[in-house]
Amino acid sequence: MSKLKPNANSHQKAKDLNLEDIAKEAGVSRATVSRVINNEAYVSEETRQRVQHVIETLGYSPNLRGRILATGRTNIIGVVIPQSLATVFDDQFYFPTLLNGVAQAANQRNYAMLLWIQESSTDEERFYERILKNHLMDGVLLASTQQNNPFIPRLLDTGIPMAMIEHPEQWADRINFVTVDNQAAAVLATKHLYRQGRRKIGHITGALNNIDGLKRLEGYQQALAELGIPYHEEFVVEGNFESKSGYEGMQTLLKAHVDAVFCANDQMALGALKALDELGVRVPGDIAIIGFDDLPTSERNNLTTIHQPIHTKGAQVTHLLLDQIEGISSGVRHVLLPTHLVIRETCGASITQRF
Amino acid sequence: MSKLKPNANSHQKAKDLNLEDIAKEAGVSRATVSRVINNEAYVSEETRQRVQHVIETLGYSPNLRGRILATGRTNIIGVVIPQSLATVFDDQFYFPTLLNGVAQAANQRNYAMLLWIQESSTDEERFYERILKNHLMDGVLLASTQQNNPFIPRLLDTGIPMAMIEHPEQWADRINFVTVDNQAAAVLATKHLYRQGRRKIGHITGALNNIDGLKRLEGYQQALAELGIPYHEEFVVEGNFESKSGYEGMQTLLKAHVDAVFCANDQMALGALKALDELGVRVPGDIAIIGFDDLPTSERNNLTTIHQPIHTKGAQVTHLLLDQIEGISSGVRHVLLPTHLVIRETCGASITQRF
DNA sequence: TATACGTCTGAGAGCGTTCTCAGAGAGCGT
DNA sequence: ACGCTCTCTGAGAACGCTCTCAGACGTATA
Repeated sequence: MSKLKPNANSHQKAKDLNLEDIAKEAGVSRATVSRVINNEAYVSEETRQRVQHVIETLGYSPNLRGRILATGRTNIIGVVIPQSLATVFDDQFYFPTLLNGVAQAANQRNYAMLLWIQESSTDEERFYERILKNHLMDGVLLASTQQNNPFIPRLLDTGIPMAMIEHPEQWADRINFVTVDNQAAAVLATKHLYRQGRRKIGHITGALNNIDGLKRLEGYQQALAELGIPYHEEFVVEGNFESKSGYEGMQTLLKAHVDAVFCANDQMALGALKALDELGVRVPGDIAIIGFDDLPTSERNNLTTIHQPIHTKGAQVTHLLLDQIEGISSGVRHVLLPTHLVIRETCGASITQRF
Repeated sequence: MSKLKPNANSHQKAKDLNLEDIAKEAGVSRATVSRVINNEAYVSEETRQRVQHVIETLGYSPNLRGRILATGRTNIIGVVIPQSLATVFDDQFYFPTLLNGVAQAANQRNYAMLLWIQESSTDEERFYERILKNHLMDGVLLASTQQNNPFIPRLLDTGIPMAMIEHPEQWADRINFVTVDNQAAAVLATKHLYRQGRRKIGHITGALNNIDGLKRLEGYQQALAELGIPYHEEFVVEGNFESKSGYEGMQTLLKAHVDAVFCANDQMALGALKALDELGVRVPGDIAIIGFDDLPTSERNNLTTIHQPIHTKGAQVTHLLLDQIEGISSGVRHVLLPTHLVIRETCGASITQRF
């Protein structure tokens, strides 16, 4: 070796090797080393071997910062979690699972994930200024279920590739997204209660400024219509996805003498179950309950619910985004993931119906 | 304006402005613009104003990629969540809360957060190769409670600034960390049960290859010793932090006729409560239960528990790391955050004791 | 033999900043 | 008038990579 690794014994700031060092050592040019590293064609097998060998013995790996500047690509995607979601939701299951899905897909395709949790309103501005305008990220994943999120058009204006984890509402024709067929799932849930012989089916809605909440309500209404059951206003209580609103909503619905309740998510269903438990109402004897999400807790509570593939959702939306970034796909793509009913005990289905 | 913003009407790829553009427009050099942007001294007020004005009217903001290469700093910190934690834990509250804390502190100090969830074992290698060796991050936050995590010495070897969210065990003298005084908290919990008149106090441990689990067990033992109560082996069951192990552990402890149980976390305490509920054992009448963590669910279940400031933990450890990165602090720093007892109903404390 | 084409390689520009250095000019004391 | 210091500014190198271009060489084709 004609060149010593500088400061090889200094623990603190061993100057990193760069392309030039490898080039010199291997007796080739920087360009050739670059070609070897990026697995490009037009390098003779002999040269490739020699360069590879030098790279390995010296333990070189390319400096991402230089590459980023040269290529204009960072291989980083941003995941933005708006304030509303970060603080309001008490469902602590959704995001970790979603992020796991995103991480898996991103890792697989050699991207890293920049997580941006907007805790305060100034965070949004900071994100916009610092990160977005300056192209630190190749694309953005936005988790938003809030209606008319002003962040969306802003993001669109920058022209940065983006995809959403929920339905983007009025911007749907311009944005890739993955979501679950909320309405169909709600129809499924409601009809399942009907099939158990229930006729006075109530509904505790999710937050109605939220597309998921809205779609689930519409599904409930659609099911009733298709079943020929009249819609009773007093059978519907507006909740907000938090368990407390399920707890209180259930107390209201009891006065309307429902015999079944479809809750727009499991958190509220658990709240409802707690209310029923405290009042000594039997489940599913007196009232059948069905939720939405299939949280881990729901299994422990034997709650019948709609399962949605959250992990898959995260992975899929990431692939959508990366396809767009890498120019693999053209045009906007939408994915509607299927849900399925998980029958446990709170709906009153008999064992035979369960299998 | 002598120069038009190029492609100002093209939505797709409006070429970004750079320092040069601003410099030309303001009739100064690149260096001066850079000085203005970075708020350096030695720029005349008049020049500063003029440059600032051009920057604002043209809507320029500096390209981070260029800056990153020039400064060698990315203003990105990495948060690594090892596989063991991402998949094993069913406690879905801890991480989101922790991340919120990290995000808050990082945002505040103008850093972004790169989240690295190690789902598969190859992810660790990839992290090491791609991200770490290439200095894409200025520092790393490691969440690990696993004993003898081989990742730690590896990370130390790279010399990258790092901090840990749990106790780093044998590397404690070389690593910044923030944790909670698990042992003291466990003493507190155990003695609280004693003060309620309980004498046959059991313990369902956490995973014992985990420093938190270990420290809580030691705290339990210390309390017994200080209270002069002999240690009964059959009063201690090994759990793994998951609710199921609490559920099963409780069944075992019932056979040992304990009259109180300190569970090493709330998940297990909830599992224990479920077991007791199913068997018709009264809480706190027959058996008192105390947990650890203070999850949101715990409040709903009236579980007495130890509260630990998770959000603060995330924020503090981030400040520790950033201080190290920015050279504000010298030497290794450790922070032990205080916990406190949250008295609810499952411990049998009377109202007066609660306030 | 002349031409064409495919393979391989190196020189050097370019990405957008920061940072060092040198120099111009102003103000001041001697 | 001179030297000195202090403020302000610009030129240009540096960061570490990619990518284009041109040229050298070898082989196949006319």
